[in-house]
Amino acid sequence: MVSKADIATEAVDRLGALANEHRLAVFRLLVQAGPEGQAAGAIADALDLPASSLSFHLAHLTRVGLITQRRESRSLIYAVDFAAMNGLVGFLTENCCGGRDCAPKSAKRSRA
Amino acid sequence: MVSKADIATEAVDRLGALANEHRLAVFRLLVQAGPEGQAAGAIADALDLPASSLSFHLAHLTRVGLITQRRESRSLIYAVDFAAMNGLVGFLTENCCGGRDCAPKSAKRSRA
DNA sequence: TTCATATTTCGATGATACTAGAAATATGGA
DNA sequence: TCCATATTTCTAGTATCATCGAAATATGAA
Repeated sequence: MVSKADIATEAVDRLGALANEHRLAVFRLLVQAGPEGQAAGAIADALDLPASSLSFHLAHLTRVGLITQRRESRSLIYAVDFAAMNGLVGFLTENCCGGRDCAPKSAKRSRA
Repeated sequence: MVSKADIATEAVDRLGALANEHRLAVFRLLVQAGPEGQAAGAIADALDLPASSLSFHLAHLTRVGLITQRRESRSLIYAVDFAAMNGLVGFLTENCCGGRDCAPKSAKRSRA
């Protein structure tokens, strides 16, 4: 069983993972990439990050469960775990918005 | 005008503010307290934190705009800025969920 | 004024996090 | 087997963050 405290700890960890310029950029890029995901090299190119720095951030996001990793030949493909992100947004909505409609209308769907 | 980059930076700052055990606990307590807010001393008692440590965390949350401060006689009252929290959840929903219904049904309202 | 309460600011310390080059590992092709 | 590609792990240096006692500030009451 997962205790309430564990859930809060998990939320803290995941918030911390997103609370970084580069990791948030990586995550947003992977959201756009969808379930297919994107190879580490492609991400490094897109965001102009040194490979070792990117690897550090990818490991962080993976460790907290926000993204997944799979190998495809020589490449390692990273993809968003949408269920995990659902969980995080759900936690914030339930615990940090006090039933005050925290996912506003304007956020309803505005895909590019 | 507020640029897209600024909005992302603001999101990073606010995520970072919530990405700490004590600050998240403070924030959740203030959500429960509602618009009335709660005095620093009462928060310190409730969460069993040294005054100076709490003050540090309250300052952080205030700096990023997630809570507000007002004086009431000798007490400083802190309260959640629900609009700011709306904005953060909206940002996550719009940018980090890819239209994949990130505020799930189960989060619709389950007040204690 | 003087005192008590409420809270912050200061300061020093320890802990974590970020960065990025260099070396190591994994995979596939010639 | 040997080489190139893709990526990670190692390492060390720097920077940022958290903690909390002590001192300072603000407010109100006697």
